Amino acid sequence: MNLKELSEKLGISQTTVSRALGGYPEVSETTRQSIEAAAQRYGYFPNRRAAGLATGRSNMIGHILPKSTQHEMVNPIFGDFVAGAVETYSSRGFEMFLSQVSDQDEGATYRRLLQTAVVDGVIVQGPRANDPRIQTLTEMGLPFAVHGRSSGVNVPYNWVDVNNKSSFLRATEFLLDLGHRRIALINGFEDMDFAMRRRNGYIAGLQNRGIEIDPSIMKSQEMTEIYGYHQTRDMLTSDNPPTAILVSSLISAIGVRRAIEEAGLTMGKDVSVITHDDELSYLRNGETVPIFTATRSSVRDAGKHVANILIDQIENPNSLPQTQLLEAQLVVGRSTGPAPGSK
Amino acid sequence: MNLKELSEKLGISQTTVSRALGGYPEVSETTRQSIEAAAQRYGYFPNRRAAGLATGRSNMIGHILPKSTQHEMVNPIFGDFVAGAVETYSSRGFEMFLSQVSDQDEGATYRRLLQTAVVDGVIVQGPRANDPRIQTLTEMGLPFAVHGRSSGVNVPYNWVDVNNKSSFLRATEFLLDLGHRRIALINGFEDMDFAMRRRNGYIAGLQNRGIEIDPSIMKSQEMTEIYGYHQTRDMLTSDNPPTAILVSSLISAIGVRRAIEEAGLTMGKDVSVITHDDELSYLRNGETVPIFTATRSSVRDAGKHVANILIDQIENPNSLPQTQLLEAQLVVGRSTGPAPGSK
DNA sequence: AATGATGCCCAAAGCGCTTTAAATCTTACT
DNA sequence: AGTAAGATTTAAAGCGCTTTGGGCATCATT
Repeated sequence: MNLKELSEKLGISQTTVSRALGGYPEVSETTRQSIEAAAQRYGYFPNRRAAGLATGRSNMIGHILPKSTQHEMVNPIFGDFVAGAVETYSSRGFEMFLSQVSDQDEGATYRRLLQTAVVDGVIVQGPRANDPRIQTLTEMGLPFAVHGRSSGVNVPYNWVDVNNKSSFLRATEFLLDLGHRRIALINGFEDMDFAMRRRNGYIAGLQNRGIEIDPSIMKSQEMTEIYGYHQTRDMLTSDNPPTAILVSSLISAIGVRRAIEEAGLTMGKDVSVITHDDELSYLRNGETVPIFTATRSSVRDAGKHVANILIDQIENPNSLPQTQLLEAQLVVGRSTGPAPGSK
Repeated sequence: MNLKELSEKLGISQTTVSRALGGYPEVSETTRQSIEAAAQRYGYFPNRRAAGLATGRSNMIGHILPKSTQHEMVNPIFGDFVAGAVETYSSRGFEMFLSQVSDQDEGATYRRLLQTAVVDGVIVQGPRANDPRIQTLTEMGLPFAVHGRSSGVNVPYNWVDVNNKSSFLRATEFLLDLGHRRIALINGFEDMDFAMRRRNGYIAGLQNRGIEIDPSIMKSQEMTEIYGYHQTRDMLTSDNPPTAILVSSLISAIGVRRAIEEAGLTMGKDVSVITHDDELSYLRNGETVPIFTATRSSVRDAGKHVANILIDQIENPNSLPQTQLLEAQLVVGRSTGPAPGSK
């Protein structure tokens, strides 16, 4: 059933049927009702491709999955972030488009997405410092919003980010206050902007108290469970093991705990751990009392916010870019305690 | 730049340009080359909406995210499954469409997707026994492929599934051979087809050896870490604790391990554990030697296969449904050992 | 009674592409 | 030279929708 057939069946012009269904005012209430009833009865919905062709809008938001071997974007937070974004999309009449692309072609892909008119805007994930995508997209005029920020980019753009620096600064101070002096950092890849900021927070925390930075206990890699395990095991068997560890991801923190327990030590007593907690739906950090003391910020909420900001931009193309800095909570769990040997 | 402009610039008809770019044979090699060069130079790509309108194809595959409170489809395997599917899509010229929908509207959504001509086919995830979606989609004539199967449905349809029953049968037998007689099952929701099959495998394994089934050590719920932890903790403190546990998900197995260690016991010695391992990219089950003995089958590969089967169906609408039963490996790790007290 | 508003409705153009049917140009063969 | 067959190319018709620019009643205003 298409518009033409429906309008013939009703003996009403396509124009009027289209308007009635589109909610436009220049249709009398009686005809509108009969049209809506008929549409309902025949299960009619406008063909989105045709509508898009006519209006120039697709009501789709693109997400690009870089297909690189190095950084695995299909990480645990991907699912929750997408779930948040999709929730917003569906409530605002949009849908999500996902495409995979080799790393170096990302610019070309955006250009193609714009040229082929398949999305109204895109979400940029995993920004690095001076991320070239922001420049490219700005020049192209394809609406976009970034999950995270990109240090060094000074054109205005839409973004939503957690205050990574202040989170890790506070976490570091919390450990210092507990008497810890040797604090390790198990971070993500430091060309990722969020990881850089976390490191900066950590360093600032130590320096404020005049503690020397030791690169040998600052790790940086993709945040898997195994990675957390390895780094912790290695550090715990070194000459000068840390008494506390700051971890960038709950997944890695699980590996950290495994290494601590395997070494016959107790987390929260012999070694304190603070992790960043994205509040993943299937991997909660404990219940009422968190397993890990954590800097907590829901990645799902971030997804909702980014999506909203992008849709605002699409619906109102001349509006100024919006930004949103989410403050993480520092929640205390059972993985932290006074430094061993401190009075 | 659109087709009209490009063809005017070249002084060649739109027809020929379209054919040259589409790779049709009735274009001379010389004109084809000049057309391709020009398209390249101007960054021309055909507008997909317009092309879709003309051909009736969208080259998009739909995934539906049910938005229910009970079952969380954005589970850890979602990301990897999607990554696998998207890999196939991108190699075969398709893209992914994701939409969220409240549980009860799923039928209506499929109908809408078909009517609005937005996808060429859909992937069905998380099938239950007698899943009504299969019937609906078959009747509608919207191509689809299922990740998993649906017991009780006897129309033919496209599916890819792991042999859940035989995996859990083998795992059970493996534990029995090690002398375990009290084996618990921590399963997913048993209205999910895969969970039902796993339970059947487990039960068959026990019954083959004449061991009585004890419902009090057969658990069924959403497979989170916390769930694995709770169930294990409760069972270990009961009168008649199990000496071995079969777990349906690595995430829950992590919780199982936590409970075992918290009880002061050793996994692989006091309590044996076998988990199903979906080979999640960010949550590997150890390295050369697995942490957990596991029934292993890559969910990412499953995503690739399902996508391929669906695209085959779309490109060849009259072909018969394809099915694929993947056999899981039983890989031995450090979480299993002889039953305590067995000679 | 003539005029201007207002409310409803419609015909037709146009979005950018693919593809059918037909035209033109070559080449091959009598 | 004349013609059929084959190779290229083109004009034009859709695909199904939205939206512009009128048109025709109806109603209130001078």
